[in-house]
Amino acid sequence: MPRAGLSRERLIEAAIALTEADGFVALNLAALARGFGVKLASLYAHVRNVDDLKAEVALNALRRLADMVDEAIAGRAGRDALYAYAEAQRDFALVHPGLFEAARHPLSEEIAMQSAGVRIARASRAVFRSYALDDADQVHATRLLGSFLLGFVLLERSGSFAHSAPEAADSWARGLESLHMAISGWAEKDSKQ
Amino acid sequence: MPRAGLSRERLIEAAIALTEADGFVALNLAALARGFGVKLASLYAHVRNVDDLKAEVALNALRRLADMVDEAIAGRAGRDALYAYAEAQRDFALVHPGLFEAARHPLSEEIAMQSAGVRIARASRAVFRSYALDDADQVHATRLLGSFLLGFVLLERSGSFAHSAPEAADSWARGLESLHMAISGWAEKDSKQ
DNA sequence: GCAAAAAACTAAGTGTATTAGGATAAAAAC
DNA sequence: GTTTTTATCCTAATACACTTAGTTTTTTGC
Repeated sequence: MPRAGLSRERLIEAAIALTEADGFVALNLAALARGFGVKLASLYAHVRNVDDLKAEVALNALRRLADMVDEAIAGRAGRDALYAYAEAQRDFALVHPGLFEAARHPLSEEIAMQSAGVRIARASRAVFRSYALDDADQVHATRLLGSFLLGFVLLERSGSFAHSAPEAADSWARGLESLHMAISGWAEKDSKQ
Repeated sequence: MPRAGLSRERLIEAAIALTEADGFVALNLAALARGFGVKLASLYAHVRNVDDLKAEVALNALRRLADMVDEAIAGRAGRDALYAYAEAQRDFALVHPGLFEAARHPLSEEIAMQSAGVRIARASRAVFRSYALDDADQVHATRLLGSFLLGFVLLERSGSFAHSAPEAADSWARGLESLHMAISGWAEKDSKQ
């Protein structure tokens, strides 16, 4: 029998495709092996275990999200940058729900520190530097916006917003504008030091 | 051999204990059966399947969270109520991390509609009624605060805030105060109609 | 062509979930 | 208090997913 031509890269690639198609929860080695027409145990020549593969998919998802965010905020500042940053993340979550789940997969300390996750955090800080916030307030603002983004997307995707009158999109716009106004207000105090 | 004395209620009770001890992800029928010194298959006389049990734990978690929230906001209004509502949820998540996970377990449409989840949402709307917001704005505010709460707690618990300078608690206070101020501002417009 | 390396396989063990059917302890009916 | 019935719990078997160990077989490099 000819060989399937597996490699770590091809496995990761297929894992990403599977995640996009069926969600991160559906990602498992058995399904992957079936896709390649190969026995399950054969995958272990290229991957340490399931979690190794999942971590790799998570890192890739973070990288793609970071790319979108970086591109979105490039050349923008203030309110414009905040909206671009936020919309990029929400778009990513809606277009690539599986990868969005993957991006939330818990990673080990060291791995997380070298992941594209820090690039996403850095982008947020850059946005708020353009609001003329001091260092501490950049962090506070990043956490405030990041919390809202994550929570909103999770609730929206879980259908929590589907059964009350105003559209989720309206609440999104309302929330973003409120955060923009609130955080704008921080700048005055910061510049007074 | 004497009987173990299983029942649906005792199983659910044990499942909750297991969830509190080891987290919602660690909840499974096999572990539960071991705890009762009983064979795995025996549980099926009392529970339809794993998901039946998980849903039951989720409903219980929602009920307990709703109880805490209701008690926290009782007799309060405005900023006071908002803080009580928010702190109740964050406290619950920090004290009962397993149950907090469980409360986020996806439920079917009809089940969710009759769960204590609606009580939590109703409590939030009550808080914002005391801000003198109209109906639509009560929903927007509920979504804004709910998103922030959920996102913040998830990020805090995943360690995302552990490696930047200001304490997570400071950001929490900052975020809450900002939301309070922002949403307070909505009231004027609403009363002008 | 042959030896070494790598790819894929077989085999075996572990853990969880689930169904079907049987044994029996406990409860209900008489 | 026996008998009948019910419900509890068990054994057995199946289905998947993950993992390790050891073996065959294809490539590749000399």
